[in-house]
Amino acid sequence: MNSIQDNKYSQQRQAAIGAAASVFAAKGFHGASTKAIAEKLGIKQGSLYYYFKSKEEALGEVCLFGIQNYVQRMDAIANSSQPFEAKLVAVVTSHLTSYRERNEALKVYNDERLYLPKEKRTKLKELGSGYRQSLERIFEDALAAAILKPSVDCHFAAQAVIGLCNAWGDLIVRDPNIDIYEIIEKCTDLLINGFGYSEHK
Amino acid sequence: MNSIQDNKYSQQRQAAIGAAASVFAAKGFHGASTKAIAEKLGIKQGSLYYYFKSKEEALGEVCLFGIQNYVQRMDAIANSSQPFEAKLVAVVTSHLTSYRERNEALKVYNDERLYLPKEKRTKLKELGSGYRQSLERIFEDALAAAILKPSVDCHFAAQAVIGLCNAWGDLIVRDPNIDIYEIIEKCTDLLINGFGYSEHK
DNA sequence: CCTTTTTTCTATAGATCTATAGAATTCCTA
DNA sequence: TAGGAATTCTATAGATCTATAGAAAAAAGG
Repeated sequence: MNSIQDNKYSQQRQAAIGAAASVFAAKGFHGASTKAIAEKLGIKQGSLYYYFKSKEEALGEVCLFGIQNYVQRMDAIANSSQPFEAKLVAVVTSHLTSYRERNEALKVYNDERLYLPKEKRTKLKELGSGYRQSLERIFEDALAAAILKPSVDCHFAAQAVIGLCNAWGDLIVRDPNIDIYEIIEKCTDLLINGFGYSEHK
Repeated sequence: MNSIQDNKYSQQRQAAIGAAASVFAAKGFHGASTKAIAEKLGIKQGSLYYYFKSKEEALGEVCLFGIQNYVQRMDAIANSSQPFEAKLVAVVTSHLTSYRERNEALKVYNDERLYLPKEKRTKLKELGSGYRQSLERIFEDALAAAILKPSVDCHFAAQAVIGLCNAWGDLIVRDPNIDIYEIIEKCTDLLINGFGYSEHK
């Protein structure tokens, strides 16, 4: 049957995407050779082209894989009915956890996607800005509910959360001993309360 | 005279470093060809080797240039006798301003330094962690002076500041219309006060 | 067990890239 | 303006690297 074969094919293809992610993450898109990717898969260089039309297509697949379920999770959080603080914790948790789970592909998405041709890049960009907009909406709702200071700029806030998470995500990828949950707690505390005493405000 | 010649040479060499920075920033180390760098300088590919022993040496020089005065400024701030908040503002200002001034080289330092051979990489790493430690010390002093919440983790705080600044630095490099001083204000406000109301603490 | 489909391999064309060597040119200075 | 130093050029060796074509091997199915 078709479905079984497709399934098997996509399993192997998924492995190929994983191998590509690993090499792209380590060497960058241009520094990674198709030979190195094939070797990681246990096949010869030329055979890789059974799975990808080009090296560029492989990059596209890796980036897509890297950001996909990360965006899905954000949507789920944004559409849920938790209170603001819980949502914020969930966002940070989801973001950092994504790094640990599929660190390589997400790193590739962040660092190498600009080498994709314009068309694919804009497609991925839509996904990425959907992520940011969902996050922005979480802040807007909290602002409307007077949970945040009226001076908060929601666009800035969303970028700050993403920037903070990406920065820690990078450190998490490099050092597997970092305690994610400690980071999550400290990040959310920073975002809500800052480092200063209340009296100083 | 030697000094005049050296001066002229180093001017030209500085231009070569700038051209390399520009191409490395746009294409990444492996994606940048020596031909492209030479073209940007207005010379032929082979002539570039009058200034650099290898492409790798060029990367090293660019990274060094990118981080150098950025570290010097941090030292000046850390050793000054300003109050904590002023220091924090100065750090964020210095960091973001560095991005705007020598954006390309600093971006290359952040994104491409891992492709340097181990020896040079550790040398640069020392500069980088010197930066982080100075920043950490600023937080430690403020903690000792009870200006910060006792729960603040200074190592985390320093990384958070750097991460936040780098994230915004990236956006600043991409979009020259961003108002840096607005970002500086919002960043420091976030770091000290967070996004939440005081009552919620 | 034979046929068909899927997957991998070998071999290679064609392009590109780094680094070097030695010639040519430009620039300075006495 | 002649001689020496600094800078750039040309040409190329040698090592990649991507992508393709067609043969071979492995797997699936009746």
